[in-house]
Amino acid sequence: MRIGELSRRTGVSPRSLRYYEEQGLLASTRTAGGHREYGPLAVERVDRIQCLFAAGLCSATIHELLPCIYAQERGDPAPDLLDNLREERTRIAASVERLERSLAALDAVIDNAHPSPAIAHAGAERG
DNA sequence: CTTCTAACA
DNA sequence: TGTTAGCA
Repeated sequence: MRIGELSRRTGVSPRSLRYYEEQGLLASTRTAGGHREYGPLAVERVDRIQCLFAAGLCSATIHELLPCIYAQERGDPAPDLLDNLREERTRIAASVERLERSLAALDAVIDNAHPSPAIAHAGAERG
């Protein structure tokens, strides 16, 4: 598929997809006309990249990590990278705990709220 | 119309 | 990252 389709299927802008390639995160072949061509696996790969970016990892770390995730690209984490990943893990774990606190706060409000009109209506129709 | 590269009111 | 320019 070309960049437009990959963009639609991942929700990532073509601009960002080209940026990922520039950072060595996403590979592509070229058509005779010089347009980027991606295989079907590119979709999940981009999702993974997005996920890691969202977790706060920088492109450089992601660049080294991806080959280890997709073993086909050959790679076991270098000692240096491993230390880096442990630090990131600690940071992400702390971030998750904070998110869970927010989740709990929202759940408390949601669970105590009155039934919504839509649900009440459905209940009325049901009987 | 879509993509490409390079560069910035 | 968006966006724009000028091509292919």
